[in-house]
Amino acid sequence: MTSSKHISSADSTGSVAHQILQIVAQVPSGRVATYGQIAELAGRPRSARLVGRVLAHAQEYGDYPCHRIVNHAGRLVPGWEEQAELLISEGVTLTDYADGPHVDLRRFQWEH
DNA sequence: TGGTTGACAAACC
DNA sequence: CGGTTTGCCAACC
Repeated sequence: MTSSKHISSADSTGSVAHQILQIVAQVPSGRVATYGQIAELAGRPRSARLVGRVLAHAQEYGDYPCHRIVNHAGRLVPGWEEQAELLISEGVTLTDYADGPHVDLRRFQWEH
């Protein structure tokens, strides 16, 4: 044990990514979470940007509900229109703004 | 080895 | 109330 830190699955860049994705996978349908929230639950409250990086490549790690992640303002991922449809199909209500659709975090933010 | 970049966030003005 | 600046941390060039 002094060095039981085997390489196994905690060596490559997937280490942090996998940890973050494990949290993402816990977000229930019909709810959304923010990047900062995921980062905090992953034990990295200051790594909100890393969550975004990981999610951008999430499909390379596996199948995760990355569409349930929005920013602190409830805005969806820029350039990903399908995300809105995915959320709506889960029962999440979106509000249209000039910048794009927003999620009402007061109602739909996931509470762990 | 060092500087730039990003699916962010909080502080600031 | 809204645009701008600073901080963060790992990946990328």
